Amino acid sequence: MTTIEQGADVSADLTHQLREAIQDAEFAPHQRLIEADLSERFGASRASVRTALLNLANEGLIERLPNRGARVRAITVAEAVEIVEVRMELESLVARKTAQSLTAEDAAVLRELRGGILDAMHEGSLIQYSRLNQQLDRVIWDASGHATAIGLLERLRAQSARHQFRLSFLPGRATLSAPEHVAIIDAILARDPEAADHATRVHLAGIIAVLRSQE
Amino acid sequence: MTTIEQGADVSADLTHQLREAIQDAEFAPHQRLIEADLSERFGASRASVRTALLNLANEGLIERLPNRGARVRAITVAEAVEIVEVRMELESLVARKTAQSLTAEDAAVLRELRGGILDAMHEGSLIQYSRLNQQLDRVIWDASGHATAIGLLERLRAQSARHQFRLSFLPGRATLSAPEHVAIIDAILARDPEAADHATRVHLAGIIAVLRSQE
DNA sequence: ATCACGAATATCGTTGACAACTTTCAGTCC
DNA sequence: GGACTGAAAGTTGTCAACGATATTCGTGAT
Repeated sequence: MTTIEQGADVSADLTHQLREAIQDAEFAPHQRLIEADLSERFGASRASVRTALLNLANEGLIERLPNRGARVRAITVAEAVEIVEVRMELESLVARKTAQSLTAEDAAVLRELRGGILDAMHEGSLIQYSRLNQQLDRVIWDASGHATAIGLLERLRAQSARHQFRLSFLPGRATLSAPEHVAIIDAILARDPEAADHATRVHLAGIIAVLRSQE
Repeated sequence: MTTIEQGADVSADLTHQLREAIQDAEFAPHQRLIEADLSERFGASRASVRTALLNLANEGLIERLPNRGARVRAITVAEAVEIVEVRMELESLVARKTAQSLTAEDAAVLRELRGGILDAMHEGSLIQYSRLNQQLDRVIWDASGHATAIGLLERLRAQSARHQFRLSFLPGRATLSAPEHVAIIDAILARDPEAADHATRVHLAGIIAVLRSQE
């Protein structure tokens, strides 16, 4: 009665904590994740850790070798490129959908983000810019109403979060990609599905090019 | 040393059995899957059943409500359409990739499948036709070498297996879709990525149309 | 008759212990 | 010294029992 602890749901919580820990690079790629250790560190039972690891394995953030435990999955540049290639297909799909069925509210949100992105670019505030980009993706995704595509995109984003994050802070990257984002927004605001598709592909093609040049 | 029993791996096995049972409609959509029952039926511990259910939930075959158990996920027509929409993007991607990097061996396999599909169509052997189509997809996917897209496609196929299966047996469906499959094969054999992309989209657009007409 | 309440049941979530598997390392033989 | 053997340690996989949560059903009051 004192604290209502609405569905503490230990394992779901643990999944979240572990995911963040991996994405924040607290665990290095290829590092082994030993159930007993995690159990102690997070104060949960080994069974809860186990289900959390199962979840993360299915999200593609870790690898689980039978009888040999789990380790953080290392994403190579080639894999990162593959992920963006798939994102290009899926994001262009949701961009089309959103352009087709844009509501007035979503349009208003997009116009606001448009201004914010331009401001952040001019001010050179990379953190703010990165944050707004994520918000933009989220708005476009949700507005599409395409649950299937959204689910897969979320999974892909989780997998390549670190790569994605690093890219934002490459010198000159923001001033290059901001116009691309604005182009996507404008195409959607114009309710032009083909233009939205094209602008999205152009933007992600740019990301692929940068990824390839990285290594 | 008598029997080497290479890694019996109860839970992995159970995952497989349960997946097949769901896809074969032994469990109806929305049917509750009670851990204790499954445990008895398959002669495994409840913990093993539990991890199997976790796996299937992450594959999207079942839903798990906190503290309320698991049930077979019912895929609505709208969801089935969404799945095919995503497949259209991903399969056209792998078709392009395969057309670009086709090996002589894969080309031979494709030519053989081409003949088999035409034969099955003429003989009206729907089961054989359905089987060959699955083989065809598998060959095109694997030849693409695009692990990321393949992984997502496998997940989607598992989810919509039943819908997909039913479609094959609609009257006249085979004679309509066989030429579409042949067109895909020919485009890939011609090493023409854009044609392969187009043929794939045409084929899946046909499936979407049939799905929509279903209900 | 209907609704609210609470006990009883059904089922899931968690725990600790045990079994099986893998890896490591010391000892032995060549 | 190097390769093989086998024991020991480390780790995961499985199990049965316990505790927590949701659902059902009966009872009584309005």
